[in-house]
Amino acid sequence: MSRREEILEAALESFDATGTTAIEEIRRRSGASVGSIYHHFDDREGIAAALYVEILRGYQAGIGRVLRRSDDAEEGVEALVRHHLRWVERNQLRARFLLQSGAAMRSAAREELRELNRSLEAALRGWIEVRPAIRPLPREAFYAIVFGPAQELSRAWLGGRIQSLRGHEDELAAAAWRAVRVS
Amino acid sequence: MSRREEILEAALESFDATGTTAIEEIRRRSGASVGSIYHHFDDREGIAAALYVEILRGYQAGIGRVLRRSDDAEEGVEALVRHHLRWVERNQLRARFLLQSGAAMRSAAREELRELNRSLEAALRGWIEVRPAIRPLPREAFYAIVFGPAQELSRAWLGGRIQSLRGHEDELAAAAWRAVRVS
Amino acid sequence: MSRREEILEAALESFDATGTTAIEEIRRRSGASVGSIYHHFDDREGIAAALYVEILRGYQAGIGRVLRRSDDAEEGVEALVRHHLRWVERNQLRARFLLQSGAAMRSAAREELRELNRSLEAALRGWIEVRPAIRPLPREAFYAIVFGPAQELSRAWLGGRIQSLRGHEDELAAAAWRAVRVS
Amino acid sequence: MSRREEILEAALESFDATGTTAIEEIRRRSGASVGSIYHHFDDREGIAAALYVEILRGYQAGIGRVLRRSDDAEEGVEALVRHHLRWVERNQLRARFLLQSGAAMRSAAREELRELNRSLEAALRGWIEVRPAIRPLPREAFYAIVFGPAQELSRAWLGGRIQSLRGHEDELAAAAWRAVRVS
DNA sequence: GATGAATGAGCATTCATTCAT
DNA sequence: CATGAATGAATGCTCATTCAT
Repeated sequence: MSRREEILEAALESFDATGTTAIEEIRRRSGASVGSIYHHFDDREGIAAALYVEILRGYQAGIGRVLRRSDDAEEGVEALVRHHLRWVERNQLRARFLLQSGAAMRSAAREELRELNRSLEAALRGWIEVRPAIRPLPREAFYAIVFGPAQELSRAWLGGRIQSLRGHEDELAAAAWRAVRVS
Repeated sequence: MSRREEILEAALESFDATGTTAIEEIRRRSGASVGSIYHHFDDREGIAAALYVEILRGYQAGIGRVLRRSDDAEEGVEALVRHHLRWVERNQLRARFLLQSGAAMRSAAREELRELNRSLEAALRGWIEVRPAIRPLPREAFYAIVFGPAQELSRAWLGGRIQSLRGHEDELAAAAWRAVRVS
Repeated sequence: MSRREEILEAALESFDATGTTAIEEIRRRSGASVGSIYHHFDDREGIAAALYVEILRGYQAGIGRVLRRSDDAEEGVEALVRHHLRWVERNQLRARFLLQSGAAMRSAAREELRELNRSLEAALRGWIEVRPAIRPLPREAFYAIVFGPAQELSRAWLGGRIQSLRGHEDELAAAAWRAVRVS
Repeated sequence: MSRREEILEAALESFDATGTTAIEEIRRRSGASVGSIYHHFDDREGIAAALYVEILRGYQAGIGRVLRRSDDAEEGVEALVRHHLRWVERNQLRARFLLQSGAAMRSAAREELRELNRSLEAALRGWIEVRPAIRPLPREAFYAIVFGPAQELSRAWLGGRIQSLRGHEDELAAAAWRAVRVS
């Protein structure tokens, strides 16, 4: 693992443990000196932005794979929901960072994030458009209806308010399909 | 407005403007001295906790009213979703505070929050149980399915990523009903 | 117990528990309001000064009684040492206050303290002068030689560094007499 | 002088001048920035603890030298008393710090202090044991009897209550010997 | 006599960032 | 590439004291 990666990893752990990414904390956890950290990143926000982008890229890559591998509309919608829940469960720290540092982020790395989101949205739209079994909905509404419940449940799980995520996979997947299918 | 209320109001504005509730900022906005602030609240977290509780209480009171006034299952579920979106739109500052400071909060005022949530959950469960048109679902799943999409859309709206909330009322309300009705 | 006494008592407990006499702490322990405390005393230092004077007066009264009741030189010197140790043991909180807040005190109540010390010194000098079995020593030296060991042991006991005070009574009393007797 | 030493020196002067070791005062006197101070020490208490340990080490080293160079029992006991008084007179600031911040200290650096005291006690005990001219006394009593008077006089001198320390050297030294010698 | 809200100076501490080596 | 000393603004909080009721 390169120094840069060690620092990002330490930032992630730091966020999980303390709720912030303080340089001093990152230093302690990564073993890198303060100077070294600043050699690899512009500033504190730069670390968070790089981490955010890296995590989001990984998450979205998974979504992309799901879309490409799903032919049937119902199967695909349900797979999206399941993938979300499984990803959160398998990437607890990353999920926490993504869900909880979202608002603060949008200033740095704005362009890179925009680009990432644009390409995912395009893929999603393309996949939906050619599947008439899916009710025509504005993009934002479709996104909220399909991912909102899983997202909400993920927050509850990350916050320790519920015990199991996988236990609700079936219900949420089925509900998402009922909500967006035609008829 | 009492000093205590002025301080809470200032904290809310401060959070909206700066993303945090810094004492100095609250002091400036409320006109109260530092000492006075600490006379009314234990510490910074105590202010946030009191504000959180007050806002949540108001939000949940609205939910309670919706339940009491809704007889028909479909009407009720849709009203819950509509109420959520309208409340967020009409209480933009309060909504932002509720949605963005949630994770940090759960340490202070824990007991009071637990109590609030317990009583709302009871009301919600009671309302659902006697309406067989609603699919039997675990409480957490039901909550996530009905409110998740509205919540996700609210976050997007508060973050400036979408322009209109009300414009999606009909779609989200209908989708929620499709997702939880028996049929 | 009058309000004034309750406040002094609370100040003593506060000093014992926290090492200082903070108004807020005194308020909590005494049940008196801040305003009431300031009604009875000029300021924070005034409370400490009044307490110091009251405690010192009690301690010195005991010394005076010992002198008056001791005829024999040896008996008297030993009784002084024993009285010191017993007083500390029976008045742990008061002793702690006397020994640990001494330096800070001398500004307030200066005159009253001077007077108290003057009259005790006079009594002590008078008692010594007419007892030729006691070696002629400068007042300060006599005082240090007789009370110094007991004082040092008291500090150690109050600080938790030794377990028993009474256990050393005989040794310290005898040592004091050997140190100041003629021949 | 290293930054660390400058800070300790400034803390000592600060304590002498104001009775406390306020960071702002240390900053002013040392020329170091706040950040630099906290770079070298954990917190305010850490500075005081380091200073206390350093001073105590110096004082005890002197006691150790006296023991090693004293063969005769009487000479040795008297030399201990004289050394104490001279050390206080020559190290006025350090003595004031040692005598007046003692109680507050024992929380930090506890282990280091314990070790220091242990080794001095061992040396003292060893020296006494092989000198039958010295009365067998419990360690605490011996310590209080020999050093107590000098300590008490030192406090009086540091507090400005008496003019001269050296003027009492002979009397206190002789009194200590009378108090602990066998016969 | 009593109450408690209000004040504001003062204090310890944190933290992002710079820079000489 | 790496190190760690140094900086100083910012921040949460304490505390003695005042004063209107």
